[in-house]
Amino acid sequence: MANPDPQWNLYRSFLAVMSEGSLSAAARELDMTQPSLGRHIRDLEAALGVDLFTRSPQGLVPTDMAYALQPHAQAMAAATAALRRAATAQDGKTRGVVRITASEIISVEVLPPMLAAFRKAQPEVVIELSVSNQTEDLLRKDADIAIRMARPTQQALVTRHIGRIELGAYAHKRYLRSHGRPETVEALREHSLIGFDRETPYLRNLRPKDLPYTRELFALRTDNDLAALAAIRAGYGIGFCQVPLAAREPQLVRLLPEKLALGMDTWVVMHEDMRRHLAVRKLFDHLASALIDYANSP
Amino acid sequence: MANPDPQWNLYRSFLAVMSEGSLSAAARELDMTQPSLGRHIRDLEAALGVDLFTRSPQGLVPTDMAYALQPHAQAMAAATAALRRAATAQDGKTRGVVRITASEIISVEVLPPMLAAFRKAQPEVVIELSVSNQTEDLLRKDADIAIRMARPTQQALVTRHIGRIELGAYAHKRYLRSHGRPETVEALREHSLIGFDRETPYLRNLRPKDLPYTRELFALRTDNDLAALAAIRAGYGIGFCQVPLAAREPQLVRLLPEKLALGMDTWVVMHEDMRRHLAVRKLFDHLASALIDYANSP
DNA sequence: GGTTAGCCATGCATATTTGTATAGCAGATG
DNA sequence: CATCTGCTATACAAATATGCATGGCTAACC
Repeated sequence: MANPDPQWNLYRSFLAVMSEGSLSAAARELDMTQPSLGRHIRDLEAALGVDLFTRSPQGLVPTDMAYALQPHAQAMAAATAALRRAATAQDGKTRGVVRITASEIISVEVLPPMLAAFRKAQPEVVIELSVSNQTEDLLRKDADIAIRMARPTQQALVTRHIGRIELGAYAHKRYLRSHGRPETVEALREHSLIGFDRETPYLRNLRPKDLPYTRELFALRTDNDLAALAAIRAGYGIGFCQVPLAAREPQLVRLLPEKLALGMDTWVVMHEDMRRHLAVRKLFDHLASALIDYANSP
Repeated sequence: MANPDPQWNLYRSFLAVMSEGSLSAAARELDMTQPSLGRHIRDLEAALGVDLFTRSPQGLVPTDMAYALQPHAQAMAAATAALRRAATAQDGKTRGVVRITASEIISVEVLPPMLAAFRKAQPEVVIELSVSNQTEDLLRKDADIAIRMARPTQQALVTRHIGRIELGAYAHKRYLRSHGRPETVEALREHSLIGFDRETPYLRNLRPKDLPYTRELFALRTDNDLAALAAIRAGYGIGFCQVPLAAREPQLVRLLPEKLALGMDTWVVMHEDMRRHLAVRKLFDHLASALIDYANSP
């Protein structure tokens, strides 16, 4: 009869073999030896009653079952990381490790001064910043605090509404000097537009249906928001940019502000399991108020 | 220097001590001995650099830190359980263990025939039914499939919209014979109403603001939906009940159907990590179509 | 107040797990 | 074609974790 509850260590070994591709590499990763890992995998297969790998001289090849089980083991690993971060807290003191996730634009253009100010006030807090445009991190405890453009509905999450961050169409003065300034929406068709490469459902929801803003019209297509912003700054053409962000740069000019205006509703979110972590709570409050100022700044 | 990544087994021991309250009880639970558990806790405290328990002759008293870390360890445990369920799948065959969570009413009054039909068609599938009115189970992998009255927004979840399950006001014929039948909403005030004990945000959203449906008016107050339904059947008075459910019982009479009608939007949800589990997928499909039939049945 | 039942800590023998060393195999390289 | 490098599997010795027995403590109960 297969053991119904394998030692949790076996899952850690399994995950390492999945990520590293071989027993030997996993052994290096975990500071163990290849024979031990081999026995772990054998024991786990016996306990679960399942084949996880087919052995080969090049390494272990995961079976379909192994791929199916991997995300669960990853969830375990994320939980251990979250637990260890939580253990860095100290009651009464604002110290420890806090992990944030945010989009590229926010992480690069908006957060740095906010984090610097927090760090100055709380020099004992270490911040981990996970830059990712994917939104599914928080539930799996891949981060403690997230900045989101979608309303979170899960009860396990503590949320604060930032408001709408406005988006507008911008171009660099240099570009406008040589190409002229469009005075109507239709005139945009004659310009070098900067836009997305692949349209995501989120983007489709964001833009009004009547705008001439489709892939075919773009003279620069990229899904990397930082690259798009850099292209605007470089005078490549006209693209969308967060209004409070562009407001800092006098060289960027907003075009047709009445016609071309979008808004991204924004939230700061934290996992309720981290409510007792004083550093997380304080950074949450700090980010919320700083982002509210940012959203209303122009 | 504290070890940054304790053995995962230590977390399992920690969780057992938290739930059982003492090293000795945890040892019985895990089929180990008290000295081993004691050493595990000591090692974990050393690795995390944190005090987890204060020793006492009555057992171990968790520190605040231990309470803060517990939910993360529970998340790990939930992940192991999900992984083991996933390992019961077999490619090509519809077999294994599937865990469902649903509300009490759905679990007791609606699901049983659906599950029985599925079981008949798929005799190799074992079903675990977790009856709970809380909605936060699926993210933490406490279940594979959930039936929800709130729109799930997480990308990690696979969802299917069932539609609106209608709610109406009902009374037993016996009650109406002796107390008469209310012909206006206002007339309800003279009747024995059955309703909630404590109002939740969900309930507050559900009911229209103009209904005379507040705690003070109720002649039977309970938050247990099954007890409320049983009271309606017993002729205690008038209460809300799912229309397709009441339709099966000729003794129950709907009152003021135009005035008193609510709807609960309903979804079937499953975790994407379980997509490869054939039994989960099939049960998901089965429940979705059966529940759609149910919602539209009256 | 003695007795019982629960708990944790410690010393010591045992059992289990781990690491070391080695053999064998497949593929890349000169 | 010999050589080198990567990998896994196995036998055996060393290290480690476990269980057992015991002692000491508190609280409850007769």
